Amino acid sequence: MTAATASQAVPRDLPRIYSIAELAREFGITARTIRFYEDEGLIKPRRQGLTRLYSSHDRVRLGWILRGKRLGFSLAEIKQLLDLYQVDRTGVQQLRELLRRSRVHIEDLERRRADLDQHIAEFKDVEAQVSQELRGRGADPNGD
Amino acid sequence: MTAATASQAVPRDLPRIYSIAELAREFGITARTIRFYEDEGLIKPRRQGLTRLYSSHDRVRLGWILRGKRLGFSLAEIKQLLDLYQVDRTGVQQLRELLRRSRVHIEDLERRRADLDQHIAEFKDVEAQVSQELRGRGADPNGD
DNA sequence: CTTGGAATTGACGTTAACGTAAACGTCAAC
DNA sequence: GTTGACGTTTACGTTAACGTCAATTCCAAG
Repeated sequence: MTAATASQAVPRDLPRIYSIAELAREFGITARTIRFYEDEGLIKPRRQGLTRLYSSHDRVRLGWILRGKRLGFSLAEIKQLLDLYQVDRTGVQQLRELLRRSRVHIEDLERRRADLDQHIAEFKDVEAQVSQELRGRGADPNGD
Repeated sequence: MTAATASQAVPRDLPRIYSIAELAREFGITARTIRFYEDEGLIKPRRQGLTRLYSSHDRVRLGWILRGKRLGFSLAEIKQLLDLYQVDRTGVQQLRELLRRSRVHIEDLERRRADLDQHIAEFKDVEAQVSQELRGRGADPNGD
């Protein structure tokens, strides 16, 4: 391990600049979607004239947004969560509030996780039963 | 444990009949929503004249639908999943197909779970950092 | 008998999250 | 100089998932 990477726990990707089409391709969405997220205040890329220029930070942020979407959060909720950690952390009162909200959100996420685990368990159950049934009929569950 | 419950691994609730308003209250939704789900073919309650009568089975099914929604599935997806296990399981080919789809779905769910775990980890990280910061300032993170 | 509470069926309204199309600017390539 | 790839804004269209409201029925209570 080099000295450069030794001080860097998470491997950052080189700080590039991305076009809107580039990000759209990478994340499998359209440019329209990215502009829409900007309208909604979720990302604020630099501009060079009218053209949008996205930093690595913007890219990470976009990835975060999309993961939130995959988890079923609305854009409004995602915006709140993003804003949450953007606020000033100078005062003790603000830190307490941030802590409180974080905990609330974690509880929500863990409820979701319980739902998800239950869902997975049920489907695995079905898988097991069907496999069993197939074996009972002398068929290989993994065969074609 | 009594003989009655001993043979019953999962405690079934007594087979009652529910009104639409009753179910709506219980699940925190409106009757309109339940009727809408029926229009979409997600539930098919009995009828007594025009009035809908819901069985315990219908109730479980409704709960399942709502859990699916909490997980971010669309009604169309939920319908597919419900229909999936409704199909006939007599033929080996059908069993194989069911098994295949189950596995595909389980993979999807486990991807979601990975997303969710990552999300949770990040927020716990924030919680830890903020707690640390508060302690550094001589404030109790759990105090008021 | 009528009054009130719960149910029903339309039918139209609404919000979120984009899609789609029109009209235009910019720049490098041919 | 025009063609084509990429970018822009403005604006209207669309789908999902209900909300809302009107008009009606059914039934038990007073």
